[in-house]
Amino acid sequence: MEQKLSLKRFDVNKGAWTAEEDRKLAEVIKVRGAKRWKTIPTIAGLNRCGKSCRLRWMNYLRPNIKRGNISDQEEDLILRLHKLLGNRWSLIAGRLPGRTDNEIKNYWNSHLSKKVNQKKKHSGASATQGCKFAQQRLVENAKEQVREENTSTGFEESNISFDVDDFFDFSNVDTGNFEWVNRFLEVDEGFKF
DNA sequence: AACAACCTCAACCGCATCAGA
DNA sequence: GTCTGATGCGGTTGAGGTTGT
Repeated sequence: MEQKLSLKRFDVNKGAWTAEEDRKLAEVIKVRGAKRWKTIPTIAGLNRCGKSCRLRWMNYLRPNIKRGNISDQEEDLILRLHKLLGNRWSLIAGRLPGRTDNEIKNYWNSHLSKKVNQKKKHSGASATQGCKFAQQRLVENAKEQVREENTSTGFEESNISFDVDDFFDFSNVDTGNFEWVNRFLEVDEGFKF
């Protein structure tokens, strides 16, 4: 009996969220903010785990979420960013205001991956492969730059840790200026769309 | 109308990373 | 320095919807 009760206590809800659950979650987050996810379900009286609450908030309830069709411009940007960054969905989503990583990942898997594969078949040469070279070259150039700076400041070369996100400046994307994407892709003319 | 095949997307899972004690 | 809990990320799953036969 006791065992049954304790099992029941930890048996959390899974599956689709109800409108009532959404309302409770949004209410608590409004008051306490989107942090300490582990405590949120308890406070909200939800039979969910914190992780599930966080995901629901991030992908669905958060304000300024843009739902519905992905525009041609957005699609183009996703393609270009994916070419540049690979499956780094959160990074790509960060450059598309109002879109979530999950949404972009789903969109890629259901729409764009097919498109890209078809393109590959037609063009023969692997664009992804090409992009890897282009990206690698960019990274190498950047590393070289860091190395030069480090030798002048006396740092050890062996400890270079390079982060693409830190190095590339995405800040102008929010203003709708996608020119920078072309600039990077132009490193190798062959891999432009 | 009935069924199968396919597609979409919300949600889960496991692992990695970060931050604070 | 290391331990632990919280958070973030990408891959995967499965329910529900749509389309084709």
